[in-house]
Order: sequence, then C-alpha cells, then structure tokens
Amino acid sequence: MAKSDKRDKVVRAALELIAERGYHGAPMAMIAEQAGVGAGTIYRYFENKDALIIDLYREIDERIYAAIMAGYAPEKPIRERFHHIITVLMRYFIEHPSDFRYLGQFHNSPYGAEVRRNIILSNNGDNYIYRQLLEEGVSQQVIKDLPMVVLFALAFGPLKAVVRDHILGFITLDDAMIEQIMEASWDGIRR
Amino acid sequence: MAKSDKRDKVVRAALELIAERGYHGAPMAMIAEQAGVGAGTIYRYFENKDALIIDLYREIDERIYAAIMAGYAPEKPIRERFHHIITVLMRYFIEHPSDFRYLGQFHNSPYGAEVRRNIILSNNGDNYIYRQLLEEGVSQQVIKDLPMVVLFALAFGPLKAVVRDHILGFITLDDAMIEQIMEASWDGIRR
DNA sequence: AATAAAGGAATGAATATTCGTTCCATATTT
DNA sequence: AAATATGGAACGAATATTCATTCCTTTATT
Repeated sequence: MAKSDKRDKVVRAALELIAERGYHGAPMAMIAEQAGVGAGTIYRYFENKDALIIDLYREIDERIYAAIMAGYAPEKPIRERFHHIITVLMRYFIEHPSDFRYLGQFHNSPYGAEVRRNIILSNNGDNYIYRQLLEEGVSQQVIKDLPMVVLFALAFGPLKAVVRDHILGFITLDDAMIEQIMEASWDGIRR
Repeated sequence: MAKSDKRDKVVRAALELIAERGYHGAPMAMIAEQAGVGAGTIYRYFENKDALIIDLYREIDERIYAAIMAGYAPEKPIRERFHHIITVLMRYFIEHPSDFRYLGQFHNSPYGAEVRRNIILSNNGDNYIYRQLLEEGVSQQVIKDLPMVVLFALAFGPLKAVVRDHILGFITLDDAMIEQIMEASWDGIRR
C-alpha cells in the first residue's frame, strides 16, 4: 500500500465519520478502524487531530475550487458566470454530501471563525473568483451596490440552506429546481 | 436561591460556553464553575449533557418565537409581515449573539438533523408562522411558486449568513443595512 | 415561641469511561 | 542489513456521571 494511499484513506474516513457524527462522535480510534489502519499510523501523517481536521478542510476547499475552475469562462457575462458558479456548487455538494456536512460543522465550530477571517481577506482560491465576479457586477451596475459580505450572503446563503434540505431528504434538487433557485438568488442580488 | 434560579444559571453558562467554545470545549465541570454551582447539581436538572444541550435549544427557540409574536399582526399585508419577521430576527440575533452561535452549532451537529425533521413537519412555534406567511403569499401570487423549503432558504439563508458576518465583525448591521438586506431577500422570493 | 425532625436540594470528591497520543515490537521497503 | 513504516497495546489526561454526605428550608412538636 503506497504512502499516499494510507493518508488518503485516513482523510476519507475522517471526512465521513466527522460529517456523520460530529467531532466528538469521531474519535481517532474509530477513524483508524474505518480507514483500515492502525491508530498510530494516523500520527505519521498528521501531527494531531486538529491538524487532520484543518487539513481536511483545506482539501475540500481545493476540490471545490477545482470544480468551479473547470469550465469557468472569465470573459462571459456576469449573469452567465453567476449561473455557472451557483450550478457547479450545488451539483458538487449534491454529489459530495459529506463534504457539505463537514464544511457546515467546520464553519460553525471555533475552527471556522479563525479560518473565515483569513478567507475574506485572502486573494486566492475560490473566494477570489466570487469576489471578483460580484465586484465587477457592482461596477457594471448589474448587481446591487451593497457591501461584499452582504452580496455573498445573498448569493450563497440560499444555496447552503437548500442543499442542506436536499441532503436531509426534505426536497429533491433536480436540474429544473436548481435552475429556479439560481434564478431566485440572482433576483436577490441583481439591481 | 430559588430552584429555578440555579437551573437558569446552568443554562446560561452552558449557552455562553458552548457558543464560544463548541461542545467539546465546554465540559460539564466548566459549565458548573461558570454557573457557580456544584458539578453534581447540573444532574438534578438535566439527565445528562445531551438533555441539557437539547433543552437549551428549545429555550432559545421559544425566546425567538416570543420575540416575533410581540408585535406580529396577522392581518397586515404579506410584505409588511415579512418585513417584521426578518427585522425582528436580525435584531434579536444581533442582541443575542450567543443564541445565534449556539443555533449554528446545533443545526450543523448530529443533534440538528434529528430536530430539523420534526420542525419542518410540526405545526406550532415560529416555524408555523413562517410557513403560513409564505403559503399565503404563494396563493395570493405575490411570492414565487416554489417548494416551501426553497422559499425558506431564500428568505432566511441570507439572513443567517449576514448575521454571522456581523457577529464576526466583518460588517456592521445598522438599521439602514438591515432594511436593504430585507429588501434584497424580498426580491429573492417575490414574483 | 423555641426546638426538633424531615425532606430534599446541593455539593464535590470519587469512579468509570473515553479519548488523544505515545511507544515499541513487528513487518516492509530500500 | 539498515532504514522506514505499521499496528495496536498501553498510558495518562480529560471527561461525564455518580453518590455519600452536608446544608438549608419547611414542617411538626413541645
């Protein structure tokens, strides 16, 4: 078994267990067992549980960024780019519900507040794409002139809520429904 | 010291500590100390930590319901009632950031999924008010004809996101800003 | 009114359990 | 053969919960 293979199994197991059972419901021994790995092995790849948790967050964030960049066309009109981003995000989370739940836990835990501070100020990753799009929209007067964080909230708030309900089984998000939600979110931010 | 007084101190301490430090960062001994109460005393009022956590959730929910009902006028137009609900909710959370953070943790933990199932189906409490308003809006053709959970997401998703950013200090929600956000959320759900 | 008894609320040290982390004998790779 | 990786038992710290005892309020007795 290759080195990276083990590391990957640990990460995957942690993702699934924490997403499903929360931080306190996913002890290291359980993660090790689910990964098919000795408890001590985890510590060859991660300094401690916190490091694992934060690393896992970063990996998820990178995957999402990659998903958005595949097919993203910066020269297309604002509206079309918005459509692309919202649609890709919803599809990604629907296909990877554990990622979604993990992020939910992470953002609402003490880890989250710290990381979030860096995100908003940072100029790279998916966040930068979002901001650039919205800023461009504001200056072109197609999007409401509101503070960036408010536009973020209007654009992604509904998305998060609706994906959660999909994952919990309260609604089924098919393509038509995704389209309608994207449309309604756009109504929220457009001038 | 009256009986209810102690119970209340425990609940208040648990609220603040869990909101601030997460479930795993708030051991029972710490809650007891912050409450000025013996560790064992907590167990006179709550069967165990889980019961305390769930009870605390219920209390917060009741306070929110009370806040909304004070001044709620069911005979007013849809738009005005929407305005009232969104405004009251934002103000409430701004004044009670611990309540907000606690709910965030709760909803994104394994506790949350279970409780949420009951909420959506239930016919009482604040949730019923929201649903009735939205359903009335749909039948009067002032609100988009979308599934109830989607309308919920559009109406409250941005609110949650923006309040979190306020609490984290990324934005200051004054009355004017609250008004604008309410307006934009309305754009999201209105026909 | 004074005193005693009872009931139950409160306590916090003790207990049992859980959990993250370390250690080291064994297996694998180089 | 040396070096590296692995597994999982063992450890100690942390934690939730229990329980024998104390404390306080209320009620009964004198």
